[in-house]
Amino acid sequence: MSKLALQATEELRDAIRSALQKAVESGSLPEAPLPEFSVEVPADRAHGDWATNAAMVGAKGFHMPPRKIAQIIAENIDLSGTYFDRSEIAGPGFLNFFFRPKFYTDVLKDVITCGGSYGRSDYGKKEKVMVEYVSANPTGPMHMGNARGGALGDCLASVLDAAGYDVTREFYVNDAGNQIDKFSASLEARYLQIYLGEDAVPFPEDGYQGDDIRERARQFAQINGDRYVKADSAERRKALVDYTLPRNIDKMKADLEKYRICYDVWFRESTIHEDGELTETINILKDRGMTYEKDGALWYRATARGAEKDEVLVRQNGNPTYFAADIAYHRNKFSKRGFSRVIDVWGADHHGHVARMKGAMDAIGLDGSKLDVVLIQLVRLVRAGEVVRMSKRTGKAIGLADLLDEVPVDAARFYFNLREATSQMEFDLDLAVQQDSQNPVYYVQYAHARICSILKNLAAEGIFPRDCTDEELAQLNSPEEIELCRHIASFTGEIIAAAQNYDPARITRYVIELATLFHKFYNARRVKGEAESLTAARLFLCRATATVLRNVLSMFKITAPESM
RNA sequence: GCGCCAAUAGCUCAGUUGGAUAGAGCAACUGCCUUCUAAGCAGUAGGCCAGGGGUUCGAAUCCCUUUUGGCGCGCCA
Repeated sequence: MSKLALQATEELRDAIRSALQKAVESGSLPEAPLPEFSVEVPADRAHGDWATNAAMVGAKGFHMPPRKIAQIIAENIDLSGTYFDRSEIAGPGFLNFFFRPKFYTDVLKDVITCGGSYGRSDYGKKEKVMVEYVSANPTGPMHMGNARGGALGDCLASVLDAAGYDVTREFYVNDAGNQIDKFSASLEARYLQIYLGEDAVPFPEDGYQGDDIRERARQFAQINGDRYVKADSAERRKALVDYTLPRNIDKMKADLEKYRICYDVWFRESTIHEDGELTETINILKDRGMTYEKDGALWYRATARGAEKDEVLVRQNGNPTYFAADIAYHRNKFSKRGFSRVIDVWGADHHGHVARMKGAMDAIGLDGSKLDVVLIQLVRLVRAGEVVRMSKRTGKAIGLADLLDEVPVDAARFYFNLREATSQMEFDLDLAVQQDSQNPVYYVQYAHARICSILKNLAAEGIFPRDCTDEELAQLNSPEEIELCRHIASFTGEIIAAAQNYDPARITRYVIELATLFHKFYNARRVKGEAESLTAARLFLCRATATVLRNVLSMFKITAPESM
């Protein structure tokens, strides 16, 4: 496990704090509470490796000009034993710090030692976190929103895992409630139409129109014939649903597997209904005085928690609403299964549901702030510069399965993690299948293939990777080499930041930058044909780079080809 | 009408949680392969950070307001 860069930051923070303390004690600074300062990587390389604003934020409390305070901090700071060797005062009062070369050599050795676990940390302290994503209705095929949510949710789960959380991936199967009733009514109509004719059997007004429903009814008819035409409706619908639902779920599983998404848990909504948890949950709300009856329905007092209107829990016809089941489901996640944090990935059209659900968690005595919802904005598919809405083949909206027929999984997973969830994104179908430099996933994979190629060519000459001394690694002092090392060093911190922000897109951008820095190095310096010790040192750097590339790609379940 | 999210280069987007001269990629133009993969690299050009006010040492970032887009406000899920 490597945290050298994080460790270096902490050392620096401590050193600055001690310097301030010391300056106050010695009377160089007046008696005042120590300021809350930050330590960060400056945008401009000339401003050092790390910088602090301590002097500027301290100006008010100490009643002193920032540059004067910076001067005093610089005089009092003790950098011995840290990875920094000098500081500089700059601009309005920034204090800039510079790494010792040893920092870079330690980072590279650390990467090689850790290998596949480089980047992982124990930041999350094994906290039990659930990520629930996709959770598409089993009544029909998955759409583009599911595709984006799938890639994002899955990679978010991986990021949290790498940051040291105990992660469970879950799919919530809506196999109960109203939409299943609609589903069965639609199947029933299609089935009867086969035998009685389309005109004789009206299709339910709010039924599911899709061809997949017709197809399932046809399959069912092939197996069962007209046996259910004369059966009573309830029996017929049950048989149809019992036949169709498992097949639809299997189809979703297969499509998602193709997309390299495997869940730890497929949680069925019906279990909440059957094992009494739904009733239990509603009773909790009743006991807490959060419900009332009106017009024959049971209502939840959402207004008591600041909402604009109350919500129905149990309909006039006795059926519980989706909302009621969802409260019970989330109660199950927290209370029954002990997750201390739950992340739901939803489409942005569900945003109205967020505050309601959090409020409901509070209302049943849990903590709504432990439920985080990542809202996925819409995806616009674009082909040849035009927005694409429908599939040419089916005439229906393009679904996940259609997308994967056209776009390689590597590209799809990478692409959907290029932009953060909160921004609407454009998915360029031409670009995603394009196998050249414009396609970022190829750009990254190409960097990996290049390194493999270097290793192969050197091996053909009898030169193999070996360990290097600090002196040898210290030869990696060109700007291209140092920039590459610096970026490699920041990997662990990037994963933690991505976990904190629920933003796997950060890692995608990180790895593109890593590829860029490697390509720059590759064009400016040579590995083969240098003095033996320099070749060995650069080879060491190449291996470290390849390790990080592989760690990112395998984390996102994208292939890292050895040749292209 | 009320609420949520957004607006940054011609296009697609970053901007490290308030820091130093706002950055990439694409598109345009100019260079670099007899040496490890040119699916690469170097360079030129491109900006009233939607408009206006405020907060402070300092704002693309926080607050208010206007404009423009997307979405939501069911006994649907």
